[in-house]
Amino acid sequence: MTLRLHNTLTRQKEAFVPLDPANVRMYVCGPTVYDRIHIGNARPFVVFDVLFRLLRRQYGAEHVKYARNITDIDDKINNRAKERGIDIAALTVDTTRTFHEDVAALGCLPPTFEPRATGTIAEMQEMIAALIAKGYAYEAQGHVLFHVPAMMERPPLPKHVYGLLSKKNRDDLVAGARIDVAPYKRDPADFVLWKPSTPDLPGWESPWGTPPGRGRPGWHIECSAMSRKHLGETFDIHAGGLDLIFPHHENEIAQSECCNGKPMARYWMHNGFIERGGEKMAKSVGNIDRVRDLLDEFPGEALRLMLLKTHYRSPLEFTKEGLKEAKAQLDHYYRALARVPGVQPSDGAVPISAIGHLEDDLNTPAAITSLHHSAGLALQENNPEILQGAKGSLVAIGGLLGLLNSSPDAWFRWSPKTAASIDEAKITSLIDARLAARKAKNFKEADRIRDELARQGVILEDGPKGTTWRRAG
RNA sequence: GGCCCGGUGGUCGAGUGGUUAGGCAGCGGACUGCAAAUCCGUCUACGUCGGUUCAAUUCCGGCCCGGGCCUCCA
Repeated sequence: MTLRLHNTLTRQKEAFVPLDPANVRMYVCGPTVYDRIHIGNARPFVVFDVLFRLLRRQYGAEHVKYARNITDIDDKINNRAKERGIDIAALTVDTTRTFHEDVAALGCLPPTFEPRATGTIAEMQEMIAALIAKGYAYEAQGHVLFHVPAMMERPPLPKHVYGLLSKKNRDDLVAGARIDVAPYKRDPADFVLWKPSTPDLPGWESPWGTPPGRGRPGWHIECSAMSRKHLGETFDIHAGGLDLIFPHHENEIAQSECCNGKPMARYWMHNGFIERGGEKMAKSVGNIDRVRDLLDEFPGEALRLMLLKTHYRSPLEFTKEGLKEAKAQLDHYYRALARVPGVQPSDGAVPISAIGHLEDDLNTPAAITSLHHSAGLALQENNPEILQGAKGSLVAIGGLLGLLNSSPDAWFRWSPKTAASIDEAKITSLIDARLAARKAKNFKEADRIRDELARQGVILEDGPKGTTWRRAG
């Protein structure tokens, strides 16, 4: 079976064939670093991390180039810094650091390239100048704007008119426009490539404006410049959230293709929203849950599994119940792992069925079924060889999904930040006391101790090899 | 208004033109001093109205409902 991916350009699953048969290049739109990410923001980073892992497995780790940008120049950043009375650079550096913490906790591998917008200004200016030279952009009142009608009249490639990705035509957009059109726009659909900057805002010397002066880039041009710099004029996969299809990705295509005269990306992938209360999770709606806050209550792997239990293109209703379920499911898997010590990920093969499911447009929910199957086998089987194989499979699928990276011991000793903490020495001594009571058939006392530990978030399990304990999630 | 995407059993959630998804919860049982964990059994659905077909939850069309984009947004 070969990899098939849903392409937003055609709204169909297509066989994935990279431009260069031996090397794959993918780009995922990264965060604008003005605030910590919420679980909805995290979804694309996790699902496309699974794609990254799958591609690395198939093409070899060194043959997959993955770029994920950091947008560190933006009006939201400027406003937030002003509100908080802090330096813009301090805000972006700090938010970038916490972003890295959050995605690492979610088990995401670092991308090959992580360009910052402020480190790519020269490349943006170069593209803007080329667009002006080719007649696709114009200067007005210190701004440089992309002229949508120019692309309609002179498509850079056959049929590559504006609206290719979002299936919107210019007239629909103008008719449905909900905001006032800036007076300097020649056409209501035109969008900003470069805008003037005031002395109190970040800016870079530019040839534009009368007289020429400091300015800063529009949002869309960043990704066009960063992807071209690291992945080339045409690359394989461009991914992000559903809400980026329009205008962001549509505009990226317009800029990049008019500038380069080549297709930008061959496969466009978009993940569905996380919802809360039946509505899209968004800062503007006010129904967000920050990753940082959730990590106080649940291990990162539980968040990751929760995200992967739903297919990436479907909407996902976020609930704490769902997270608890994911945590309990992982408890089950770690129990299976605990039965066979010393098995390495390389000892097992990923079951063919799990690969097949992932190759079918990242069907993670179906792949997780294999995880459950292997765990069940590992828990029941007594034949050492089958047992090893089952555990090997479990770890191998887990590795592909970015799960089961912990040791069972560490996993079961994890406790929420909010929980009362009782130290391990105390736990052990109470278990010994209970054991003595049980030996003396004083079950009332034994149960009292067990209840006491339960109140402190410690659950006991009496087994043939003695009593073990774990912290309740 | 235009354009997209969905509606699956108590719940979450895959998938398929004719054969069991799976998980969780529930119920019954085994195990246990009692639990916990584990195991066995059990619960059978595809919004609605038509059409195509020998056969549709699966394909086509209408309708209803929900979500999204058209403005910043993962």
